[in-house]
Amino acid sequence: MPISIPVDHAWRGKGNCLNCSLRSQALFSGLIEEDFKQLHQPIDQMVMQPGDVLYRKNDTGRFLFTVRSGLIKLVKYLPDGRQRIVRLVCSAEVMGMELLAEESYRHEAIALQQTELCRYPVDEIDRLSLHNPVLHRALMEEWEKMLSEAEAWLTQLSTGPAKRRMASLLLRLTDGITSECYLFSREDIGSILSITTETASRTISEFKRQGLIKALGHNHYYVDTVALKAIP
Amino acid sequence: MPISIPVDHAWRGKGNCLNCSLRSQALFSGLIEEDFKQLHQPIDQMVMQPGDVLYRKNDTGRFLFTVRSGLIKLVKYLPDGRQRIVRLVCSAEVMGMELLAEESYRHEAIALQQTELCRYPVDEIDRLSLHNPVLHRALMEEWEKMLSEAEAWLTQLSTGPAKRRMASLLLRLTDGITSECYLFSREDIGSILSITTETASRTISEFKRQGLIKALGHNHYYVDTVALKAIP
DNA sequence: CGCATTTTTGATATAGGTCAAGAGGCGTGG
DNA sequence: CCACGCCTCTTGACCTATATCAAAAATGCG
Repeated sequence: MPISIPVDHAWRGKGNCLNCSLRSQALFSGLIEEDFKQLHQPIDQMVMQPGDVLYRKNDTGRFLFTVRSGLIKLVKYLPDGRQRIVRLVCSAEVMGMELLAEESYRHEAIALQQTELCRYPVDEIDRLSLHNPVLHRALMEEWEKMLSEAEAWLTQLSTGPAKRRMASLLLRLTDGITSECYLFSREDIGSILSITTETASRTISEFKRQGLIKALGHNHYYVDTVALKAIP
Repeated sequence: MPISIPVDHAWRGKGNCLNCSLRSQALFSGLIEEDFKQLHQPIDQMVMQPGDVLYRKNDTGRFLFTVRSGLIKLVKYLPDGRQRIVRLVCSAEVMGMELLAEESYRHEAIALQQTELCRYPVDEIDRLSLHNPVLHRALMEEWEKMLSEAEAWLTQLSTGPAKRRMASLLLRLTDGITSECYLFSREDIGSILSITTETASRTISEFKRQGLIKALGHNHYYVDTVALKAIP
């Protein structure tokens, strides 16, 4: 494992929430121009490279983040020191919500791909959400989405035989339009599915042999989504 | 499996939140007399018997619930029809929070023991929390607690060997003072830990033989917490 | 007391873990 | 530009934990 040093965030430029391409899905989607004028601090953006660490467990933090593109893993460490990935944060999803209730982050957040982020000062969110019904509701929906997602993670990615779990992961990572999918290290796959790197590797190899997936490049596959859904 | 019919809730009497014995931990803990006067509807209480169904998935609902005593299981059904228990709700914990973001419940909620509940009209919570900073924060903390708990469920109860998972479950259910624990059916234990009923039964038998737990009555055990924590 | 259900126990099968070796990529430095 | 070395990935052989199938024992209920 290469050692990654937390990037001293190159937060460049102001985000432009009103004209954001993710606007319809993002946390601030319901806010209007008037609301943005009330912000005391700018919304900043940055880009992370694979392996970069955004924050670590117990880091005191003042920002929530939205992923604009790319993929972030949220990692927990088990008593025996092994890592377990408890969530993948992808486009239009929010991380760091724990700061609304606590002062520090609960995970280690590491980029799996090149990732663009926006960051929001948690104080502003807190302040605005107390009187802005739209943001208030957006927060409730965000919490509910995360909780619901956590349960899906449990039932789909951590239950049943390895092939079924791997299929669920692939389906989750596959682009709905092109049926293409970018994978990452076998070790990371293992700590998502609670299987060993060897089993992860074997399962992927078997899927290749059976024609369920076809390599298009390094960790880049074409995925037969219909066939994967049919795996018992 | 006996068929359980949703009880037509015998909601008797008004709850008295200001003098509630759970007050320091409950959702409404921060509210003052003035706030309660603003409630348009009373807070009601009820008692459920083991096997009673509080609500089902997709039921439209207007209430959140707090468990005062007892234990509720929240169940999801897997594609293959088998059940998976995704959360246990015990004393002072809240369920039904999904109604703050959606109109219907996401689980089936079934009592495992005799259980006392309070119910809160979700509209009132929604309305009050938009301007009451204390309740607003209590909600954020409740969401965060549930999410954090969902991750613990994943890492402690769904990862690792069956003995370790069973030990974690027992420790979770054991009363800190008396080291006593009330268990439930092997089938339910299985669908918490993602193991078969047979493995659940065998594991418990082995714990008994090793003196890690001692039967005190029907599904009632004394638990050697120190020894259980030491299981690898 | 007798039947139905749940729990326990046993025998066997198998998926996945473990340990170990080899193959393939990729960056670094000559 | 090539060669070496370091990773990660793959594959193989073996072993163990848990699932599966089946039957007996225990428990609770009418």
